[in-house]
Formats: sequence, structure tokens, C-alpha cells
Amino acid sequence: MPELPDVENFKRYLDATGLHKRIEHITLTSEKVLHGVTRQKLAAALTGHALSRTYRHGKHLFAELDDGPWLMLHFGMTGFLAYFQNLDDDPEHDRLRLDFDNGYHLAFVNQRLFGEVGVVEDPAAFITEQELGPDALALDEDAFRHVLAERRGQVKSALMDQSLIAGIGNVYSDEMLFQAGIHPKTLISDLDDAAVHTLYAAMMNVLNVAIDKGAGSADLFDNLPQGWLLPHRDEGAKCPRCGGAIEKVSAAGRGAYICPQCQPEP
DNA sequence: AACACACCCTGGACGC
DNA sequence: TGCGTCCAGGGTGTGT
Repeated sequence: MPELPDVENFKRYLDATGLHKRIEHITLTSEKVLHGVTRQKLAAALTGHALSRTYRHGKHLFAELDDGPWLMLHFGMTGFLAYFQNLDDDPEHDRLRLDFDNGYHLAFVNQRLFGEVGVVEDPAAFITEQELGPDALALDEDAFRHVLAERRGQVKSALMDQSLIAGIGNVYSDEMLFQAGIHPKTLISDLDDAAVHTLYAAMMNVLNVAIDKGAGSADLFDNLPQGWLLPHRDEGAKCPRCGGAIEKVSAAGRGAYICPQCQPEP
């Protein structure tokens, strides 16, 4: 579920495992993930260099190659990073593997091939070119208010629009709206100051707690505090706040899960 | 401008 | 057990 919290934890994982090790060789198993770079250029950019630091913006993860260009990773709908020594532990759907000179490997795992691997000279320029909005975690409440003010339409689609705010996807937007008690189809123009304040607080809480509780790992659901929708995000499941039945509705072109009691229809 | 929809790809879940 | 259909957490492009 690679949205901002997941990617943030992938970044921390990479920081803890893959930095400052010389890349002897890369293994690219699928060219479909390449984004604006050829196999040859990717190999040339990586081989012989080490990842020196990382940077995350929204759902994009960047890793600098010594003091040169940056490796760009985007996970699409599926994926994670895996660091391991024994090739027997190489996960299925490993699309790009960095083979380090210490005998370990770092794999970009991406089952559905919607992920992207690229090489960019400058993450800031890339973010501008891709027309990505500010990272969700970097938004203060005034900026959030400002972003919403220049947008009409439904609140869920605004939260998920990467050109407005980078990092929020379908799952975590559901969680934010649930915690804020706002129906996803509510028009932004119908949110009063108090509702925007509540939504901002929910956004920050969801992002920070999800990161803290292990977003991107399998045990996230077990670690989450009571009252989160996420583990109950299923049609007919029990709402963790009121006990009512969770419903699936269509919003922003995706399946959205809501509690009709806690999030009354506008 | 905002929205619905088809599409990209793989594979798990579900119904028969 | 086997097979077809539907659906999934991202993003893009098209038509309205």
C-alpha cells in the first residue's frame, strides 16, 4: 500500500540497509518499470556507485548516487524494498536488484508493474516537472486551507490529487475522512472552518501514526490504535467507533469505504 | 475545472 | 479442483 507513510518507512529501511555500499552490479528483471531511462543508462548510473542519501516527496523515493544523479523509485499499487544476503531470499516480483560489494542485495519488488524506476539529475526539478504538490507532511494548517480554497469538487478527490498534495492515496484518504467524520463526497465548499481544522488534524494524525506503527509492513494493522478504519476496511465489517456496518461507495473514481453513521452523506 | 471511465499489469478471491 | 469473472492500495489519457 505504497502511499506516503509506506514510502516513508521504505525510505527509513533503505537508510538503515542500503547506504554507502558500492553497487557492483544490477539485475533488472523487467524493463516495464523503467521510466524515462534505458536499461543501459540505469546500469551506467548505478554500477560502481553507492547510495549516499535518500529523499522522499509524496509517494516518490529518491536515492542519490554518490554526488551524482538520483535513483527515483515509485511503487505504484504494489511493492516494497527488501534487503537480504542469500539470493534464496530474493522475493518474487523483484524487478530491480542492486548487488552490493558486501554480498548483500537490495530489491525493488513490484508485483503489478505499475511501479517506476528512473534516474533524475535533481529531485526538485523532477517534482516540478511532474507537477507534484507539496508533500502532505510538510503542509501546515494554513497551507492546507489554502490548497483546499483553490479547489472545488469533492473532498476525497482533492486529498488524492497529487498535484494539490503529494502522498495521499485511496486507503489513507478513507482513513482521514473517517477519523474526521466527513463523507468522501462532501463538497469542499461545504466544509466550514471547523471541518477543515478537523480534517487537517486527521490528516496529520493518520500520516504520523501510520508511519510510527509500521506502514508498509504486514504488522501495521495489529499495531494501530483502536478506532482506526483501516483493519475494518471491508464491506459489512463493523465500524470500530459505532459498531455499524461499513459500506463501500464509489468516490473519486475508486472504491471508498465509509461508516454511514459516522460520516453522514452530505 | 471536475468527473467518469477505460486502460496499463498481475494475481488473489469468489462464484459456479 | 478447475475455470471464468471481478477486483485491487497508482497514474494517465479521453470524452463530457
